[in-house]
Formats: sequence, structure tokens, C-alpha cells
Amino acid sequence: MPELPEVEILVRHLAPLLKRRTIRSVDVRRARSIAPSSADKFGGALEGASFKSVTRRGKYLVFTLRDAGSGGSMILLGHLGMTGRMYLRAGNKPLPKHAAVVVKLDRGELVFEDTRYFGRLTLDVSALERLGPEPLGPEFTADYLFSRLKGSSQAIKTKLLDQGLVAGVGNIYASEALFRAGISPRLTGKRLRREQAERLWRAIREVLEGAIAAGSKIPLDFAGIGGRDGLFYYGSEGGDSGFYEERFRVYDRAGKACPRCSTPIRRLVQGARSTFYCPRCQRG
DNA sequence: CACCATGTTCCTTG
DNA sequence: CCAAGGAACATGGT
Repeated sequence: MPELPEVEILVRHLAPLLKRRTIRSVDVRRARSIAPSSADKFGGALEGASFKSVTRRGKYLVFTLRDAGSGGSMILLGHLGMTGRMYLRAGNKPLPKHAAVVVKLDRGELVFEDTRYFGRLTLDVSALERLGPEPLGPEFTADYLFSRLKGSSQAIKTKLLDQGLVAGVGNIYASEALFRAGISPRLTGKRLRREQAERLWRAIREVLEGAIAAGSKIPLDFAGIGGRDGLFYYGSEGGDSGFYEERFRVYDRAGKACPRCSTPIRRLVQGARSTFYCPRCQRG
């Protein structure tokens, strides 16, 4: 579920559902999924607090709460890791096998489910300080991107995964953006020309905006009322409409035809992660 | 059994 | 001090 567009869609669904809800108690079912790791401290800090807003920063969910005692603000950060999901549970359904944390509200309960337990729900907000600019915000400019990349001897694809460079791009959209920009994932930062940086800047924004627009059209049920749980899959889930089929042009498409030139898409490994690209459309 | 998976942090090496 | 590379975390799918 986890790159910027998926988190953005999740936040848009959750915000109205959680606003003004009060936390009654917190059921920590996996200690490693929270911080501070003491369930008593974690739950104690949250009990009685109410949601003021739910926003996003990079791949993080930012829950701004009103503290019951002091009346001041506090922030709860959420990160989905690789397999995290969040939704309000329908009262009649059992908890999922990998429910990590259940936040019981004055009405309903928020479930944080996470199969691999790489995600977190934390009161420690220090991770935010290390994040680079929002890719869709005003601070992320072509000049910024070029100046940050031009000294790097690292492959450009690997650099795009650096959350300190730009916040929210992950393994899928890094490949997608490079394809859209027609740039080889192996190109190093120092060999990237200004004009390429400009194209890459535009491609990153377009790819993310496109994914958000696509996600906005999917009927989802984060309130847990309908037939499906409120889960937003990036992949070929959902069945209806073949909607997901065209979401990715190169990611996970090794051996399949490039949508632009029909050359088979290739997979390579960079920094222990898969990269997908078209060897013909992405040279140099 | 082998290998792969949307992410981040920590450790080592240079 | 910094950059870069890799392992670790944990579970499931193919």
C-alpha cells in the first residue's frame, strides 16, 4: 500500500472519518509496531485525545490530536511500511490475523493491520525532520533537484529512494518516473544534465499526480461498512473494471512490451531493489 | 526449497 | 564528517 499516492488516498478517506473522534483506549497487539514501545505509555498518552486532523508528509500519516488533559496539540505519526493498512473496522467482522494496533474510539475503532510489521504508529516525530521537500509542493523545483543530484556518484534511481532528497517516492514510482522522463536508471547524478533534471522533475510530479487521480476514482470503503474492507491496493486487486492494469508502465513488467516502443522491459537490481526500465526509451 | 515483495534503520567500509 | 552498500526486520506468495 505504501508510496505517496496510496498514503494520500488513505489520508483523504480517513480524515473525515476520524475528525472529532475521541480515543477511548488503545489495544497494542504487537509491541514492535509502536513507539514508545511500552504499550502503557503509548496508550496512556493517547487515551482521551481527539483527532483534529489527518494529513500526510511523504509516506507518513500525520494525526494531529488534541490532548485531553492539557488541551494542547500532540502528533501521532503513522507509517505503513511495506504491508500496512488502516481502516475503521466494521463491528461484525473479526480482527485480521496481523492486526498490530487497534485504536478504540468513541464510535468504532481504527485498525492498523500490518502483515510484515515494518510499519509504525509512533509518538516520536523526529523522522519528519529528515524528510526532503514534498514532491508536489513549491519547494521541490527542477533547480533544487538538479543541484542535489549533480554531485552524486550514485545511480539516479537509487537517489530517488532517498527520502531526504524528496519525500514520498518509492520503488514503484521511481521506476515509473524515470521511464516517463526517458532517463536510464543507471545514470549517475553527476552525469545528469540540467535538461534531464527538468524532465525528471516534471515526470515525478506527473506520475504521482496521475496515481493520486487514479486512486481518487476507486470506490473504497475505509469505513468498513460495505463488502470490502477499506483497502487500497496498488496492484491487480479489486477485480472491477480492469482499472489497475494500466497503472504501471514498467514496474513489475519485465519481459513485457514497452508501451512506447514494444521493446521488452528489463529488470535490474540496484541497491538490493528491483528497477524496471525500457532499454531503448531510457538511454544515456 | 529458492527467490521475490510498495520501506526504513543501522552498521560497516571507504 | 560524509557517501555508499548491505544486512536486518517478518511474513507470505509464486
